[in-house]
Amino acid sequence: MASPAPQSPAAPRRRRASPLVRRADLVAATVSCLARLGAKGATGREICRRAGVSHGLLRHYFRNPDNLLLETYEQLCEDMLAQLEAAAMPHAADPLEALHRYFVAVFSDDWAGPEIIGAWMVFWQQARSRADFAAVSDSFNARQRALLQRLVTQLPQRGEGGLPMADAIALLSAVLDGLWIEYYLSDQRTPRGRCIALCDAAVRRLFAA
Amino acid sequence: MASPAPQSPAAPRRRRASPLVRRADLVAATVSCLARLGAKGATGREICRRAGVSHGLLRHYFRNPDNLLLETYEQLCEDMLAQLEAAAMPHAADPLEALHRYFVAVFSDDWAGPEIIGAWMVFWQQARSRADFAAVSDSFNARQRALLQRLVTQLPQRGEGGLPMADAIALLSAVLDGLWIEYYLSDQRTPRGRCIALCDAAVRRLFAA
DNA sequence: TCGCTTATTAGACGCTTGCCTTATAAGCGG
DNA sequence: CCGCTTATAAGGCAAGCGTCTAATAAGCGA
Repeated sequence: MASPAPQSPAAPRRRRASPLVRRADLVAATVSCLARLGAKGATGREICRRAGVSHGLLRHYFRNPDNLLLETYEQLCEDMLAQLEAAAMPHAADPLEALHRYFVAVFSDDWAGPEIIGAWMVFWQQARSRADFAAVSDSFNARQRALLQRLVTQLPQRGEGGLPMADAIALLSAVLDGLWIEYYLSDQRTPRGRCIALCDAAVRRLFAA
Repeated sequence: MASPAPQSPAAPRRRRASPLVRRADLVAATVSCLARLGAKGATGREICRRAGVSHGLLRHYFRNPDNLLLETYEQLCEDMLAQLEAAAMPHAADPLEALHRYFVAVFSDDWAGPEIIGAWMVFWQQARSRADFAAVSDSFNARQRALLQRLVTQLPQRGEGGLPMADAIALLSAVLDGLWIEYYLSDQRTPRGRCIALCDAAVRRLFAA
């Protein structure tokens, strides 16, 4: 009774948090909003609502909702790339195993889970019309492909009859993206295990000796 | 001077049109809006603005903007599927040629041009959260894959060493989708010609004798 | 030529959004 | 223990949206 009557159940969020934590909260809420509600529903106010803070706080940490979106995109790319590297690198001894780990990481719940995957679609959409988003997308794509290339070139050298190396890598990359979309559209139709198995099959087929 | 002073330059759109034409106008404007402005910018009012009609007209033809979106999706799928069939069917004599025509049609400006391609991304996004959009997406996907399968099974029978047929088709389909995304994200990085060439290469590689 | 159907416009209403400004209090340094 | 920084909340404002209603006129049939 002494406390100022917590009338609204979600209101007393008056505890301070370190700026880093709050920023992370808002970024996480943004991802969740994008995944569940799409571009239209991921409004600044809704994001703050989901993060459990007042809508004025967004402006205190980011210039505007668009900026928050961009920063979320950057961080998501950075995190995914780091995890992809971490998954694939410790297996330099067995290139096939390294590639397999890479595939597993790509379809991990951390990036392709139902709470995330929808956000990528929104970012890609932004990348077509906004230069800043396109820059992030380009950089991410280039680094991801470089990593893939590094893994692939460690495969046992194959004969001369196969595809040009550039074509094979482009095709493998396309397979990854395509299966990812497939998985995105319905994780029932093409479950994760099959996606990974198909990636492995593609490697064997595209880089056959 | 006699006419009622056409003060607003875009206002005197008072000419009647057949309902079918107007509906088509609105659908076309919707696609354009989605491609240029994304999900957020494709508001009912903006669509009508771009179609050159007053915003009240939307309600006269569609229950609400969402319904217009869904109908646009349906029609786009229908049109694309029809054109894919038309492109591939008259070449039953040469299966490879039929597949090539199919690829050309997939990357045609009609479906992957800058004025269209962005719309698909929005539809896919909707398909994740809305059942009606998902139904359209599923149906379209199934029919497209059935067509692809029909084309592929006409290839000269290959030996026993290759991939299971289901895997090969799934991979070819993934290659198509993946290259499509690549092309979407930047038609500079992977131009259309290269996409088509890579598809042809994938066919040779996946369905080798 | 007239009148009826209906395609089309114009406007009002309530709601939500993004932006900004002001007021509060949490928690650290002294 | 006090006071300053600043994280946080709250509210006001204009603009835009979706929905709905009422008014207008285009063009066909009689």
